[in-house]
Amino acid sequence: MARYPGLMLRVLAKDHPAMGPGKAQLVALIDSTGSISAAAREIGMSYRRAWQLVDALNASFKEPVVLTAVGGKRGGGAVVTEFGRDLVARFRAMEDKASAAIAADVEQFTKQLRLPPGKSR
Amino acid sequence: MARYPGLMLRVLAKDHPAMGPGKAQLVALIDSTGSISAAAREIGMSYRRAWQLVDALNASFKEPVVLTAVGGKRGGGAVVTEFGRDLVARFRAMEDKASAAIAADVEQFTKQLRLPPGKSR
DNA sequence: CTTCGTTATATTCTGATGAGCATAGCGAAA
DNA sequence: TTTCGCTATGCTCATCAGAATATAACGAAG
Repeated sequence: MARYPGLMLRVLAKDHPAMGPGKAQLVALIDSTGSISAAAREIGMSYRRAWQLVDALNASFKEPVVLTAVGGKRGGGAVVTEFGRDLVARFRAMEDKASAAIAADVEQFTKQLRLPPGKSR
Repeated sequence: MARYPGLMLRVLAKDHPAMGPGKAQLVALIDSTGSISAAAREIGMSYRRAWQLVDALNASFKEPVVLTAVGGKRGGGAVVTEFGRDLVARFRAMEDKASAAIAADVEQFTKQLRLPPGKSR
């Protein structure tokens, strides 16, 4: 899930994570599958949890991130709004920038890590 | 605890956090107080937890981050190694760099957040 | 040799978090 | 009007993290 080795970035809203690697991946998958449940299935996440994340996203931002439709052709579906697509793109761009900005430091860190048996946290 | 508004950075070792804002703060306080328990008290953290974090830090890195002494004058104490001090300094520098690199994006994000009643996650 | 504050652990309790069902409702298409 | 797959949401249970508590050991200082 971490797209960058040795780095995790989160955008916070009043110290609670509003956007992170997990949500970004989920939204991207909803975008490509057109369904919350299909996206959840791909990640191995329960539909429940995926829906909760989507709900949190829509509640966190002024504009909707994912629009859903119930019933009808194929039972319904979900589409990512232009705003949502942009959100994910921008978040990933932020990951890129941050990663590039501290790449050298990260490498130095990882060199000093004891990987073998080392637990963490 | 988040030193940067709207941003949280973590350095991962095999997808487990090896260094983050919390540990950095703890080590810094151990450095200034000379004691794990005193540092824990200041943050309002249980000694147990603080000790666990220190233990994890020492286990994560090849070199020790905090050295401890038991008994003796004032009951013992803990000192941050030069390596540990450097580790914290470098982590904070990374926070600075990353924050600066994406400051504009973060601001745009926060503008689009619904703060009032909005829950998050 | 007693006191004192700290490190170092084990044990237990409890709250939060997510997983896992279960179920209802929906609407296009057959 | 029946079927189908998906959204939507409630409820329970297991699991885990952290808090709280308890104790042991230690060694300088008095």
